Amino acid sequence: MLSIVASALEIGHHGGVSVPSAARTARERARAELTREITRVARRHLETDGPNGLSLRAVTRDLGISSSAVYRYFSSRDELLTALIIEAYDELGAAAETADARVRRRRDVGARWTSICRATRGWALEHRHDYALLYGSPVPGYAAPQTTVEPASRIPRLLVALLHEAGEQGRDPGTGPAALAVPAAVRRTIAPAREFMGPGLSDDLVVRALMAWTHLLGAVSFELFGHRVGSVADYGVFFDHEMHRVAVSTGLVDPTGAATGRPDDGPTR
Amino acid sequence: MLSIVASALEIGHHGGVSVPSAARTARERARAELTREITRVARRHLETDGPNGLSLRAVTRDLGISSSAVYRYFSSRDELLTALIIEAYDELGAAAETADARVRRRRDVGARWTSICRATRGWALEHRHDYALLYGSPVPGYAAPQTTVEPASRIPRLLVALLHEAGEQGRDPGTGPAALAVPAAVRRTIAPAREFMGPGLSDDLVVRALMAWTHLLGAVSFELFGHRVGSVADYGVFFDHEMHRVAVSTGLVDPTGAATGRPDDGPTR
DNA sequence: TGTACATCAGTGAACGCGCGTTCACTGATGTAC
DNA sequence: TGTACATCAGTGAACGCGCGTTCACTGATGTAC
Repeated sequence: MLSIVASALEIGHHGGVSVPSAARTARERARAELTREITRVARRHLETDGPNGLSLRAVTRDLGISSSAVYRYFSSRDELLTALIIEAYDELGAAAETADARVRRRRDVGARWTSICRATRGWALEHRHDYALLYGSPVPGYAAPQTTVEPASRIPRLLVALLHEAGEQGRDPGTGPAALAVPAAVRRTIAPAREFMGPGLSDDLVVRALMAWTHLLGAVSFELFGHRVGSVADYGVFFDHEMHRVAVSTGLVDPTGAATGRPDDGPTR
Repeated sequence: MLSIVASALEIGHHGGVSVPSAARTARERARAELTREITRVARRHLETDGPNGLSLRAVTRDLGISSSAVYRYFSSRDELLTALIIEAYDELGAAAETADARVRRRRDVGARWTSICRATRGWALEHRHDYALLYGSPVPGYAAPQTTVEPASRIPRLLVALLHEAGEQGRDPGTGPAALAVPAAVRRTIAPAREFMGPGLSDDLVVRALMAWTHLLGAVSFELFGHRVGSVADYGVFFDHEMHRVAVSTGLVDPTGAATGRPDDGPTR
């Protein structure tokens, strides 16, 4: 009955010497596999029913196990949801990191930004419901635990790297002639962000970075949630242009877009 | 049993002469009242259970009527959902329109933009779940009918008015020295938006306007859905500053913010 | 104004269905000696 | 290597609950003459 697709699994070495490997590994492997099977099926169910409609019983039915068996793996529905969220954040983060890493010219922050944006949108389009779980409406009655914070910050961390690279290249708009004033109250309120981003960035750039991050996900959400239906024909074309402009106003790219970071160096959709 | 709060109700005159007013109105009034009661209670339920968890039976229980009675008013759960969506769009739109109308100096597009943004955020904060229904994750299995389109465009229409006012004041950035190029492919893809906005605006401004709209809702969603938790301390302060910057880059306000549209002329939260 | 008929609102029982979680249990896997 | 025991995975019945929608019905409201 168990429709487990036996797939290669890298179980860690647990770091110790005294691990009775062979034997334990058999049981543990089965456990890890079924755990993955459960989240896999659960994510599929997310697509048709949304997070609220996610039913443990339906998942177990698909897997051919009894409804009570899930409780060996997840102590409650909420815990399963948390696992799905973390998995999705990690996948999205990995997609963005890979996209960034693929850009050869590391100093070309514009190209890296473009690559990250496209990877984000691309993953979101391919995993609409996982994306909605992360950036859509909060699930009623569910509060994401602290464990989701770290995986959620993978893309932001990438962006911080770009900001510092840009800063080192003298591209911090806050230090240039087009700098925008940051009132004291605003400076105070962005203190947590500044903390996260590390020293060396102007207040102006911190604000611009927060806005870039907001705009990136705002644009993806807008498209996915259907709010661009009557106003834009080709979402991909518009997104690329839009993100190019965001890059310009964040100082990652020259307004002319001359040599770097132009959004026309790759497939659009 | 019926816990109907008898509230004043303006039923239209139906336009004709031959309306047997007095009699029909009694029945119709009751109908209109209970209809409103149902949506009112349904919206309250939205707060605790979300759109998927919205239960017709629970609503009727609260109203003290039998579960089958709703079907005299809404032919299905989806139809009730549609009513809620339209109601919410209309409320939000009205809030923004009122906020706009309250600005005395009509030529001060910056002030009007600020006012509209604050009204949008304010309404969203007061009606988090209605907001999520409009701009959060799509409801699985539900497709919003055409009837929601018109009420959804009330704020966009306000913004279009601002754009034209700004254009007439010679504030269209697309016609100035800081104009950004709009590639042909992008120009083509924004045709529907251009259609909606009417003639007289540069391509550059159309793009900026779409981005402003995206950013406005992106910022509100980000805050409401918890994605600013670790990065910004006072959401209202940051939002005001952020929207000021959006206004600047849309040409609604001078970078200096000298005379107009500064976000510090009203309560912040 | 008064009566006969038509319309409509609301009822309550029923259909067929699904859910999360608990619990005592069987049988397989793993461990210590 | 072989046996006795401990751990763990999975079962199936049960608890108590909720859902959307249909349908034949009663009784009130509205209409035409």
